[in-house]
Amino acid sequence: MNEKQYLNEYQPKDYPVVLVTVDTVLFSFIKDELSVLLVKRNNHPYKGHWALPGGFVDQTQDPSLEHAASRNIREKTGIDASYLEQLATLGSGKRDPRGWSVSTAYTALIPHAKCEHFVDSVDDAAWFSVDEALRMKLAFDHTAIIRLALERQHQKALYSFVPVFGLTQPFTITDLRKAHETLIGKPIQRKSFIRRFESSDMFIDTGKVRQERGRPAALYKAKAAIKSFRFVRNLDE
Amino acid sequence: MNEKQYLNEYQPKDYPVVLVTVDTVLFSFIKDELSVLLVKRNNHPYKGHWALPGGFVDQTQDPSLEHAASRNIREKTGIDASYLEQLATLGSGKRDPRGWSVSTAYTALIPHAKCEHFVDSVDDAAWFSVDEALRMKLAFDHTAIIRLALERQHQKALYSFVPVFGLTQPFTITDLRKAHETLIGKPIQRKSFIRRFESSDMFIDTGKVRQERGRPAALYKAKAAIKSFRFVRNLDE
DNA sequence: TCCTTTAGTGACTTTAGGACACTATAGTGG
DNA sequence: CCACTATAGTGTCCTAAAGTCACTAAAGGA
Repeated sequence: MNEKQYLNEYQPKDYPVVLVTVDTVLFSFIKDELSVLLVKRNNHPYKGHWALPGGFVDQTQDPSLEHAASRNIREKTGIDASYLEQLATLGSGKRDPRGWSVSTAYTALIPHAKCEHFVDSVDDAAWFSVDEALRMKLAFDHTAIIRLALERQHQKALYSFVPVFGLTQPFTITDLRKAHETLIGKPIQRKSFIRRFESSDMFIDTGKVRQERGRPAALYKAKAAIKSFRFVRNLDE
Repeated sequence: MNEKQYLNEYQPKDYPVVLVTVDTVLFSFIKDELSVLLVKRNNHPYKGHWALPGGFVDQTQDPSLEHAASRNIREKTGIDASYLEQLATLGSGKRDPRGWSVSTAYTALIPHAKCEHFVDSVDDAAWFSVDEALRMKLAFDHTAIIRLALERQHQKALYSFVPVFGLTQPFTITDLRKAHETLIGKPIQRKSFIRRFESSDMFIDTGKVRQERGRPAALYKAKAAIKSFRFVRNLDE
């Protein structure tokens, strides 16, 4: 049998089906607090429970897994996440009562201001503080997925500037430091952070300043390459 | 409709099927050279091409994705990989001519001596040097998956002792350093490496030595916790 | 005995974060 | 106008850990 014949006769439904979904852990800083976007399920299973935004891959719309993830983000927030990272894939016969299921989890950080209005208009989506979300009984294994995402974001905050994607540009060094501190869960030495900020060469001084209380702070923008920037040395934990 | 009714009437095959596979990038050090295990496909598509060991999730045998990966490793090498890490999941409508397909890639390091005989007996499996494998026209997107695995192993060699899983225990410090050097692709300062080796407290001196040419070298075993050990600072690149 | 080879150590340099006090620049209230 | 407070930003010393490289240690072989 040649390949053409094989493909013509190939019937995938001769084999047991695996359900394929994506789930996204979307973080945002709301009043210096780390928040995660959840969606209320209005279908079985776990009907009425809160869950991570996500769903089945749609072969008519999604050329790739990552597309499925960003489509889900867009549907719930109205924006495209400029930082979207694949976290892990969970697959087992037990995680979904409908059958053997595989879910690829993604995580992203988005600036709250950019999507605040849209999220308010989507009536089954809402932001929860991470502490609160972890105490809730979420659908499927979504609590474990959030923990994985937190761990990943914590690590990234120690050796990269990925947390910058949770800020609206331009931003001050303190804005960025506070974002890191929120993800790490402890304060960072200001001087150390500023040194890393400057030595990284990943930021552009806009020349403008912002002033609230006290001395005005310089406003910066991040360069595009910041997404892949890495320090060789981690901050203290 | 309640949940029970929903589940009874749920027909997954009402939706287009997604093919779910796992692929494993299995590395081993053969004469200080990094090698990767490949398997010759004897079915369409890519019949006759070399590919990564892997295949469809088998719902009758595999309780989880990771189980599917280790089962594939066991089938081709006869051993259980004590270090098996999930790499990434690739999913698109184009990577497999049979349809929309998702593959979760795993990577592992195994000691060559432990599986040499078994692999020789499996006539469609063979070790290739990484350079050679990357020059070959492999099935699906397996060349890209190997590159991902190499990148991951390279990073791990800079901040962990994961490469130890490619060695037969006990081993000398030089054995381990050479493993790291192979993954990083450049020499490491002996003194720096020894300092890290000792400060990590992840090794047990067996009291025995091994001697080839020159002064005998102390033999060590790795502690179980080594899998999750991390340095805060990377080696130079 | 000396040469070669590989293992292991000593000691100085370099890098970069930690700590913390100091100065700078804004608003505010007497 | 002058403290006082708040936040931004700097100067300086300390410390941890890697880089460098020469030295010593212990084996076999000519």
